[in-house]
Amino acid sequence: MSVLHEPALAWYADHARDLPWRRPESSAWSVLVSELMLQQTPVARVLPVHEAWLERWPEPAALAAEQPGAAVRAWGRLGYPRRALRLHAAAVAIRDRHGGQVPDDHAALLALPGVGEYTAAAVASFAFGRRHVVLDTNVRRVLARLVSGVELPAPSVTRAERELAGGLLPDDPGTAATWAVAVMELGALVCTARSPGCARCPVADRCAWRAAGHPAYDGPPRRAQAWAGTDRQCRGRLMAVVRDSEAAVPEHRLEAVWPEATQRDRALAGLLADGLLVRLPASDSPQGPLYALP
DNA sequence: AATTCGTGGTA
DNA sequence: TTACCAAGAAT
Repeated sequence: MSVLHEPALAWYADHARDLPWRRPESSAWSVLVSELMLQQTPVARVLPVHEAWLERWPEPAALAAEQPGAAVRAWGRLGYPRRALRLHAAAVAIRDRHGGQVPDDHAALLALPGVGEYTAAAVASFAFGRRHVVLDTNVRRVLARLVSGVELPAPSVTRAERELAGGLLPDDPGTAATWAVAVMELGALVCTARSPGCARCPVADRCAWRAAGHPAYDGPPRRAQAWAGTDRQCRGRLMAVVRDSEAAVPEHRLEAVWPEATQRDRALAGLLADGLLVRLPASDSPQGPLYALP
């Protein structure tokens, strides 16, 4: 074990958070659900939703038996509600193609809706102890600092990063899986984006970025995520109205939360195209068409 | 390859 | 207050 692995693994053994999807008794389904929810969403907001989700749908087949809209409603305000649709579709695929069991190999996981390179590696590694390069935003930042000596990684994953991470991966699958989650945890708790806690870092004495005097980020500027007035804000408002209503919603209630018609119509069309909403026939309502979850 | 896609906490 | 950030995926 190297001068990096030993202190990092020891630190993880002492400081790892007790997260529901990390417990020995937690299922691969619990891990998969957590990974979908954690895509671009902080742990603190995922915790209560994940707990309720596993309580209601303890296995993939239970979710697969529901309408997609049930998943969207239970998703609540986690954001990016297409992930709820994808998780439901993944549950259907697991029921139909994998006998109701979450697949344990990377290729089969990658074929599931909503599962990309990172999530496939994470589930294979964390739920099944397989040896994979798990490259998320935390790992990328830790390796950028520790090894490459820069504050932040490039905007998108590079081949060099993947090779670097692969070169550091322990040979033993079980140790590799622990290493992966340990580096991720280190990035989440110590080597954070805003204020790195070098004083608490188990590998600070080996950190290239620290040795170089913490030089500031010197890469291409990342575009800020615009929000006010965007289609995403509009979509969020529209979805909130339907999600928070038990009954189907008449159009005037959507108009009330976004008066500008052109953008509202565009956002609504997008939500219908994405399958996040359905339009019910106007013949059933004197107020015109109604909108509901699928 | 660059864009799009929610939401809320924090410095 | 504004800007950044959070276990990415799909197109």
